[in-house]
Amino acid sequence: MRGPNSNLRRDVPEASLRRLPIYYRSLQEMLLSGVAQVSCADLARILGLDPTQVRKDIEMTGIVGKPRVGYPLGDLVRWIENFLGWNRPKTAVLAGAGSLGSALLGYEKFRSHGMLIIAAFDIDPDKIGQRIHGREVQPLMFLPDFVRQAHTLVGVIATSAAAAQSVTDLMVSAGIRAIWNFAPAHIQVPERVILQNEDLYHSLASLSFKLESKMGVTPTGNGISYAEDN
Amino acid sequence: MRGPNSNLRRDVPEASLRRLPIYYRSLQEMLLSGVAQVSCADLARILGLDPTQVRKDIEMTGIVGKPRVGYPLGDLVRWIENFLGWNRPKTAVLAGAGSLGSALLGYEKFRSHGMLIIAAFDIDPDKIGQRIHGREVQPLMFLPDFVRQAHTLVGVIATSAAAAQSVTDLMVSAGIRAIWNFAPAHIQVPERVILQNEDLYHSLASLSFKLESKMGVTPTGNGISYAEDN
DNA sequence: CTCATATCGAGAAAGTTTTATCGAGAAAGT
DNA sequence: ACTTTCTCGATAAAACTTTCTCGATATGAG
Ligand SMILES: NC(=O)c1ccc[n+]([C@@H]2O[C@H](COP(=O)([O-])OP(=O)(O)OC[C@H]3O[C@@H](n4cnc5c(N)ncnc54)[C@H](O)[C@@H]3O)[C@@H](O)[C@H]2O)c1
Ligand SMILES: NC(=O)c1ccc[n+]([C@@H]2O[C@H](COP(=O)([O-])OP(=O)(O)OC[C@H]3O[C@@H](n4cnc5c(N)ncnc54)[C@H](O)[C@@H]3O)[C@@H](O)[C@H]2O)c1
Repeated sequence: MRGPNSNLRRDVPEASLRRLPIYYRSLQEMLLSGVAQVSCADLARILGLDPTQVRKDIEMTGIVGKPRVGYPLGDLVRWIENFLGWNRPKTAVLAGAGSLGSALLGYEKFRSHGMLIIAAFDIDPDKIGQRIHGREVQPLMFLPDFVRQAHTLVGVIATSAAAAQSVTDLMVSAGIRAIWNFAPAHIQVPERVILQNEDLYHSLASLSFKLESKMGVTPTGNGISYAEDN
Repeated sequence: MRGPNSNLRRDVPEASLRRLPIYYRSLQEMLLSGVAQVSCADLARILGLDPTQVRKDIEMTGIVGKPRVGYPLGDLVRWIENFLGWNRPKTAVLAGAGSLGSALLGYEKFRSHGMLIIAAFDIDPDKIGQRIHGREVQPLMFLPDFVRQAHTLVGVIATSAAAAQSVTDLMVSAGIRAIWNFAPAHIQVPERVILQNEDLYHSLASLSFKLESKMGVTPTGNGISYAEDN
């Protein structure tokens, strides 16, 4: 009942999902350098993480290791791929062929991680008809039919923030089941749709705060004194 | 000893740092629509979060609210800005003027969040000399002198993954104290340097996994059966 | 062959984050 | 003026994540 393949995909901590790609990348580099076996302790040493944490994360994929040896490297890489779904290609459509959208369209590595952006849509007449990395930008109004015909499940939002919600709604009504949102907007989706926000401001806030903390800047220097004048 | 301005910047959960920008954005939108007062409960309703969590996050900025009223909206926005350091401009340099680097250079909103990318560097002779969004791409070897003269503390990595570590080392040796890394590489920095990784694969893994979980795909379909052949 | 050592896997403990509860105080209605 | 209602701020409880501990087992040395 609890064999290596009876992985239930339940209760996977978000934190583990964030670490698995890091392991995956390191493991692939090792693969190139000809390593055959790897232990959690090895990985932990390389990445500066806790060995137990690495083991717990890897256990989630369902792979079973051998004491004193670890895991066959090739197998481990495939188990992670399989667990994350990176070995099962998914098509995606992109809305918003601006600077960011173009960069995403040209990003070949998505393909090797199971994500194929097969079409781009925009509303700007100057953009429509342009070819960007081999795909012709289409009018946004063609998106629903395209999605239905290609059975596409993933939609990438790279429009302005103002347009994000309406484009999302259009995608969802066409059958999209997961939204990857790069616009800095709080968008709403039905329960059944996955929403993944890629918010640069998260990072920017964290970076800015930590840098100032480390450099000794206090956040008291701009004359705000709300509590005094109540 | 515990007044609104004696904010110690200690023990701030990473999760809170990630949520504050979301509040900030919503609050700014409210500001535009003329709202004057806002309560944590309001924010929580709008964003679909727990009111207590919102209150805890906002408390961290040091602002003091009034029962039954909440916070003056303008003040709250400024307290968050001040807490995150977004009202204190920081200069940054960018390495790697490719598709992503160009998009980042052209992204005006960084400026209003305290982050000014003032120069771009590359090693590709074809890139060097090009003007991208008003900044001329310079040879990477000029970076250290530039950083020292401009007293720049932040470095943005948008090079290939293979170059990320060496470019980081160059930046760090020139005095950079925070690295914002967009390359999918595990880079190492000294203790004193902040490292913020912007890893698309985190999101991709999460999206892919959740989509498949929701759509009922089991990760057992690719014939891996490592445990059998031991 | 036996022993020492390293690692897995599982469960317990510790730490952190999120959610619930409660008293106090400010505003609005009676 | 009094009561009701809502929200802040603080504390407590619950849930989750990370770290620690331990027994089992495979490998390599003696
Ligand atoms: N450029 C960056 O580095 C960067 C970084 C992080 C986030 N972002 C965000 O990504 C989004 C795109 O950024 P960008 O720099 O590419 O901007 P951009 O202005 O270059 O591109 C936006 C594109 O979206 C299109 N668009 C607008 N409304 C649309 C609609 N309703 N349907 C379809 N297309 C529509 C526009 O025509 C344009 O082509 C923005 O929300 C931005 O905040 C950008
Ligand atoms: N394009 C995307 O959508 C995207 C998304 C996420 C992450 N990334 C990552 O961002 C990085 C850049 O991506 P890109 O699509 O812009 O690639 P790109 O090839 O267009 O640009 C890379 C640039 O870096 C320069 N470069 C290489 N080595 C350098 C060095 N040692 N010093 C200075 N510059 C150097 C190259 O000359 C080139 O101009 C990559 O690591 C990529 O994996 C890209």
